[in-house]
Amino acid sequence: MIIKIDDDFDLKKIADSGQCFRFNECPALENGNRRYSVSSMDRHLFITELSDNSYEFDCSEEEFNAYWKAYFDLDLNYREIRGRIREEKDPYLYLASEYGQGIRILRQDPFEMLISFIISQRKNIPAIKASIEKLCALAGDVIAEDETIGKIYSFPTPQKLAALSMSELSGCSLGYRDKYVHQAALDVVSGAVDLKAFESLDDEALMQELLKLFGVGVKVANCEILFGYHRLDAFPKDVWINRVLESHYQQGFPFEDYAPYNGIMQQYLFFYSRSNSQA
DNA sequence: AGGCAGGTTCTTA
DNA sequence: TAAGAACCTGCC
Repeated sequence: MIIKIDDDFDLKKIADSGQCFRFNECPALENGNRRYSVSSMDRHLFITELSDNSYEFDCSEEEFNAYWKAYFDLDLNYREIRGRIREEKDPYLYLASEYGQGIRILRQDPFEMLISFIISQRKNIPAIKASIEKLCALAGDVIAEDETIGKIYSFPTPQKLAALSMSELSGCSLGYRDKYVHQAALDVVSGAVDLKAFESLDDEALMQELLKLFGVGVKVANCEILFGYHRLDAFPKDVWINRVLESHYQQGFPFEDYAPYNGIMQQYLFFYSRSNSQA
């Protein structure tokens, strides 16, 4: 189906924003339009950018309304939230938000996010993607196939992941994180960790539960809260954000100005700081 | 070649 | 309770 999206919506920036690891730009099409491959749990979607803020979603209207609309958080007005940033009061965030216009916080699956961010520690984004790709090929099912990018696999279910041997996990370049991934999968399968039930917890209680998991510290827990549970006020602090806070917010970041959307501001700051130093 | 990358755990005082 | 070392792996 083809849909016009007037709110902030930039697939390239979302793909590069570091919140998702199975969202990639495809090789260029003959007509020059950009095309993206998006995978989430056992679903897959191609999106082609057309002109005039229009997009072709390679799915039925039913599936779009049932899943992808919420996945892209299309019921929330990001332009309005971005508009709350005052240039006079917070010039650095203003700059970052102009640069990151189009970023949205996706509604992703708690289990996929938990495993993904456990893997992410002390890894760069290409390495994270490579590990997750191997994991999906090993324990996922084929959910799509494409001439240009080959087979696309689902994210492993907790059961499939828990069934992998340590040597199979090691083959996914997890390094010392293999035991964390294994234990997290076991905990979810056994019911010791009930990710669904965690939805009813408040932010603080959710944090405390996540910190009980082996291999999950404050940063990974915050990523899970923001990206896995879509609690938009969570503010993960990684090395990039810490550099920004040190150099531009020595008096502290004004969380009270942006609640309950500090997580969106975090994404602008993260995306801006990374693109600056990568150039 | 040695350091570092979206941190966390383990050890030590 | 808090700082410091160790940790897999891949890539400059």
